[in-house]
Amino acid sequence: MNTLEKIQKSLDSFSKSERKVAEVILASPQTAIHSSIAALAKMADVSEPTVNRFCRRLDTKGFPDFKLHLAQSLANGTPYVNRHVDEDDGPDAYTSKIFESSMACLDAAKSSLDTQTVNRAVDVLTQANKISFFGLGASSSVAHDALNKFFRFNIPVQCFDDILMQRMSCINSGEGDVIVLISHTGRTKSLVEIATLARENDATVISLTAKDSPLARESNLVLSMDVPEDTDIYMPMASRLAQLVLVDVLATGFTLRRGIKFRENLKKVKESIKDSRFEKPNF
Amino acid sequence: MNTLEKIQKSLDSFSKSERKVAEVILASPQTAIHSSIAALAKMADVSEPTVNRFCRRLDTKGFPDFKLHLAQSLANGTPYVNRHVDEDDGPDAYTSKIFESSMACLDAAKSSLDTQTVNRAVDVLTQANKISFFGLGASSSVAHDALNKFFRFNIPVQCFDDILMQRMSCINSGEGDVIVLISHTGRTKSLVEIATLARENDATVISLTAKDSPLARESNLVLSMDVPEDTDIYMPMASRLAQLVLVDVLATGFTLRRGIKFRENLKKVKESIKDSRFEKPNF
DNA sequence: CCGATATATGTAGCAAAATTACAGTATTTC
DNA sequence: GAAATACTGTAATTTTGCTACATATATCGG
Repeated sequence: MNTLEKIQKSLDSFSKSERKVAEVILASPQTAIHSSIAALAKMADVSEPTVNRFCRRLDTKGFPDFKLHLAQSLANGTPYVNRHVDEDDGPDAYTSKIFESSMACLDAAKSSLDTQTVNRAVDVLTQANKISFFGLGASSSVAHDALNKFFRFNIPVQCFDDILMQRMSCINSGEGDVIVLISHTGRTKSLVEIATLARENDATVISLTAKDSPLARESNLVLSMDVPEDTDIYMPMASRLAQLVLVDVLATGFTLRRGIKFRENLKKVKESIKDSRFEKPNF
Repeated sequence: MNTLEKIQKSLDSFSKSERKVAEVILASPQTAIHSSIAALAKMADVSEPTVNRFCRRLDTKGFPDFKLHLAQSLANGTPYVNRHVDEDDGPDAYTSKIFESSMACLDAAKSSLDTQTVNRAVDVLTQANKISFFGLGASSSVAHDALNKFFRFNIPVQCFDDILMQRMSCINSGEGDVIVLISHTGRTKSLVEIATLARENDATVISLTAKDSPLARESNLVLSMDVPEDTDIYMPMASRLAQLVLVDVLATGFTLRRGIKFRENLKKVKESIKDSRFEKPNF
């Protein structure tokens, strides 16, 4: 919790002298963080150890540590919290909230991601004969994005967002082929079936989905992320963002694994689409 | 400016030893603020005064003052700096870097976005007879995502990622129709042509693209975001993320504008796809 | 290429700040 | 009202950060 709020809240539990300290700090926190313990003690008209004890009472290691905590809580409000959009939010408010929630979600996703699995996934991908990305509904855009990224590596790669095509492609796959399934919930029936089918054909299945979901159980490798999501009214957006970043991580890992000579390829692809653009003016 | 970014930005202006300090701090700012000057000096393998000088160079009064500033910048806006992936980064390193860069970009995008224009865009969208989302290449996934979101509002909406279809659809559009064009650079020839064509047919053109680009000049409404991007080797990912969030913002604005009765619709759509999923087990 | 100047880095001693131990004072409780 | 407990302050100790100076490294003009 915010340190400043904490002080406010526990005003009652302080002793007489400690409250003096609290009041001085609350009156002017900015001054407080730029003062020494001696200066603060003088302002509150107490002794230095009292200030120190005050800090300890707030679960800090001492005065310097306390100042650090206070400084953090002074820095503009609480930043990346999952703030919900209200009925009566103006454009300014809901824009900020959505951007900030998105960032908060990415943060959560990042820390829940297992990098060991990422590494193994990259391993599998680099050794694949053919890579297929499958997604349905909202997840299909992630699959498309993945196609776009891996296409540039100049390896056989495909993407389907159609149940039938997925099924057909799956039947034709075999050992050495990697199928990447993308589903937020991991409960979309047809994708789970695809996973089973693929494994029966000895293809490797990597899924970007929820932990412990039916799809996860049918996969060889599961890349799961815990993303706080309010799916009630506003759309399941956060998980998609996280998945996109994850795809980027995989593509980056792929590039790194393949080494420098490979990066030349990317430049070539870039050059080749240059002609379809207006040249950037030289200011 | 954010202290952490400041360090990142002025990396070049530091001397050899000072850079060592900078790197140690960037690698783990949280550790840095909880260390003494001696500990930090040891970590960076430099002398204590060097650390002190480093602090002074960043316009702080000294080490404790520097820690305060750093602490604030960690709590405050962006704890995330745009860190580039290195050749020899392990899975752990590049995963963190990509996630953090993504967050930093979203933050930058957020602050460069003009909410007034957002509001007007929402206005236009709510009054549209038909909404079309066009994108090419990487941007097509954003268009698809937009389709997915706006489709649930139960209004005529379409999406094309093919030049011909875009052109054909464009010719059939007229007053009251809104065309949303998505292009990171705003220099893709065919999209610029589409914009011109659409306006000739009295359709309204909203573009999610770069400021002052050819596409921007041909549009009625421009939603531009400044996103720092290293397009050299790794893919133009950040802008897409930002665009996705922006689409989410638009969809949210749309929902809010339409009011509560409308939100019921979303729930209905959600229910209708329930059957295609495995039920979540009740733990 | 060399010496001279400027710049960068480290060492050692010093000043200050924070913490601890201890002692005195107020407060509570029986 | 006395003993116990909790609170607060003084003084000593330790830690921390800073300054002055010395050494090393780099830069530049001749």
